[in-house]
Amino acid sequence: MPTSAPPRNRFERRRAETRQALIRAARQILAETGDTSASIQAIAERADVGFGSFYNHFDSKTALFDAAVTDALEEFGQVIDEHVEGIDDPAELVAAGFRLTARMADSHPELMRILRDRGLAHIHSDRGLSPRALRDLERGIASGRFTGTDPTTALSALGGTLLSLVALRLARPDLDGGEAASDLAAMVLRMLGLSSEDAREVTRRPLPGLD
Amino acid sequence: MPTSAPPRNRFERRRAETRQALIRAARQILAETGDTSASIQAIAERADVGFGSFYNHFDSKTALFDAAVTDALEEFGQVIDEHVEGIDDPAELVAAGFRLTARMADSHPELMRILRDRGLAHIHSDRGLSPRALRDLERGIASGRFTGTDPTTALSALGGTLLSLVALRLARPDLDGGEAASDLAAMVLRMLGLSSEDAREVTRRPLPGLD
DNA sequence: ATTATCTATAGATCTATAGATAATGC
DNA sequence: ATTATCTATAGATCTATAGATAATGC
Repeated sequence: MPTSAPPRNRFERRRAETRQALIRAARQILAETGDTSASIQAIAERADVGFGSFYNHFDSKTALFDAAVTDALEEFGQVIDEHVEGIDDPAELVAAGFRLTARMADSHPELMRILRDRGLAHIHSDRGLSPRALRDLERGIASGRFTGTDPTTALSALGGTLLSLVALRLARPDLDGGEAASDLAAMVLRMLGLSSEDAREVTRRPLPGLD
Repeated sequence: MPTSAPPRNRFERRRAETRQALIRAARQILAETGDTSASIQAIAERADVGFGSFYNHFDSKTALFDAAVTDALEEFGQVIDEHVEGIDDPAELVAAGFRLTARMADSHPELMRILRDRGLAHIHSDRGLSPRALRDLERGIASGRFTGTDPTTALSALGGTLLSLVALRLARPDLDGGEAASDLAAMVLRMLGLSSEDAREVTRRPLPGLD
């Protein structure tokens, strides 16, 4: 997930692969234990990368884990983005985001654990899904679809509720995830000023699949 | 914060003090860096406790940090509990909880950082504030004050939004905390079925102080 | 010639424990 | 006599780096 230009030659490709292998290992560790005290040796071994290579890419463990969280949040944003393309109604976008997130608890469990453990501090980040969500909220408020709130407050409430859905899915896999997602999405839409009937209707619209 | 009986003699008191000093140090570390890789030596030193004493109280660092999180969440629950005593209306309890939490960002910043970083996984815990919040939600639903939701979904949304308020307060200390709290509380109340007018009114009622 | 990876290692740090010390209970 | 703390330490582990190795660019 390089912010810079894509690697052109084999050197750069291999370098990018090593870096990504380290990030992947860090993401696994974050999801499994949430504990960042694993040794660099253990991380390199898990990434199947020579120990010394670590220092070619990161100055410290903290730098690696920060990059791993960013990487995970970016991926989350991209997966959601891809699947809501073509949806215009801001309310429907919110509902789709909730329902897709619930499904990702099954399809991307590692990512969801990181989101649960680290997402809250990034709700107002200028990376990942947040800026796009903020834009959609602003659009909804401007058009009158959403009422009685300002964008910042709405983003907080929306983000917090979305993360609580993630936590609920992970803590209670026995519950029906789709139903929980629709219920929480409907509550958020009510919170954003929609009537109960409108909110309910929006959360029942058909949704494109998630691999 | 011993779950067992309070210490009776000087031995037990001193033992409890040492344990609490270790927990206090762990809480500080959680709040400052959120990183659990500090050495046991460093933790003991910060707690002003002999190094070997650590093992009289905890088997591992993980055990200590788990205890520290529990300790912090219990304290959060207790502070809120004390200040909402006498409030009967479930809607007013919700609003008071939000407003008190916003104030705690100033009065208990360490606690709030731990809540932000670790709270989400404990929303449905059977300790701390959660069981009481669940009871209040059930009461509100039974009495018809809250409509259109079940207690579990409501607890998720309420907890997530409360934590997003904590994150917002910590990330944006420039914003007016009381206003943010009232805004978010009003949104949650709307989410729980109150009209915008009722929600607004409830969040404007006078609130007992926080030391 | 350049670049990244890998192996080996010195020195620092950490964990867990053993045994000494200090304080209290009975 | 009992209990908890504290100090000292052995052995293990970790970090950061230096230098060798392997692969590609030009």
